[in-house]
Amino acid sequence: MGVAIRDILADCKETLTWDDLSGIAAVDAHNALYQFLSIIRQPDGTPLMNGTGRITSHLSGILFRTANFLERGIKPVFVFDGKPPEFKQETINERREVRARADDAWKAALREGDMEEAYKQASASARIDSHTIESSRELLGLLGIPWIQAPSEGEAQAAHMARRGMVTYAVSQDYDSLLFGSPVLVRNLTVSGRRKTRGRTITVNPERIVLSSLLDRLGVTREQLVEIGILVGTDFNPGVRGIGGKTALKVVRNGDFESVIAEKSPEFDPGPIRDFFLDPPVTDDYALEWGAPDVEGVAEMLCGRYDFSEERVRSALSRVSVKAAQKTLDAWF
DNA sequence: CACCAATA
DNA sequence: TATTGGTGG
Repeated sequence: MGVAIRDILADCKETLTWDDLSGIAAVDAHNALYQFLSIIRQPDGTPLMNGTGRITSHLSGILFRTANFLERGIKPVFVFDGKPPEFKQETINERREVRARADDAWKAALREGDMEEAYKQASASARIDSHTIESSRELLGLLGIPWIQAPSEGEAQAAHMARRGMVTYAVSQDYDSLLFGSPVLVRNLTVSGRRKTRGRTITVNPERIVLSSLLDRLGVTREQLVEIGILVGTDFNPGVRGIGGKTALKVVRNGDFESVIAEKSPEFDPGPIRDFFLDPPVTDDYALEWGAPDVEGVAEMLCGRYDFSEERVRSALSRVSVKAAQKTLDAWF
């Protein structure tokens, strides 16, 4: 769910600085890892790898972004996906095919010597595998950052924790956590604030979307927001042909959701998807504890096994440790 | 994406 | 101090 929802949310977002964001952030791990794997690459598309060919792009991303979060008073908890609902299977299969095609296109672009195309296709070929997940969890553990295993969708679990006040906001580039009921979503929480798009660099500021103001602004309930999502398409359904954000908003406001589905997509039963967004599987069986980083453990992992530069790793960790120490002192005095 | 050294 | 371009693994 992306472009279609984005234009109706255009004036529901507030731009802010990192200072406005101190608190506990429930990070959609899948979303963050995917971004790291897609983007942290060489100009020809090759990801960062250690000497044995293990991909390390995600580890670089986690290390440096986490250091920045902590330095700026943001305590992250990473939320990993569990078992997807059955009705996500079609989307999962489609994405696998898209990645496979991109992988071929990447190799083709390399043969042609078109580096820009190679990078683009390589990004689209990125995939999260068991090594990505396991190494990410290991690094987070060594950094003293908690992570949670969601029973189903990570965004649903993050939203649940935000609703219960266990975290301050959810962090993701996707809007799904709003449909899952997260009171606050923060996007573009990147350090550099710059993104290269088609050769140009543009500035991107962190943006916050507050669910209650969004619903007020649009004049809909959360149930109706879910209906809008289903009309324009989600991870769980392709959406109704020819209906974008604005039309969906109109349809839902008029109470015509059911009739439009019945007319335009009679085979489709939106019930299970709506129920899933409104009441997804979540858990309260988790602990949120932030500890001091295991500096030697991180060095052994990243420098010993993944060929990171000792200097860069220690400098990142020193920023974390110093700040963490200062915080405990500040709290004490 | 984020770091870092070079640059102005 | 702020921006850039090359590089990280």
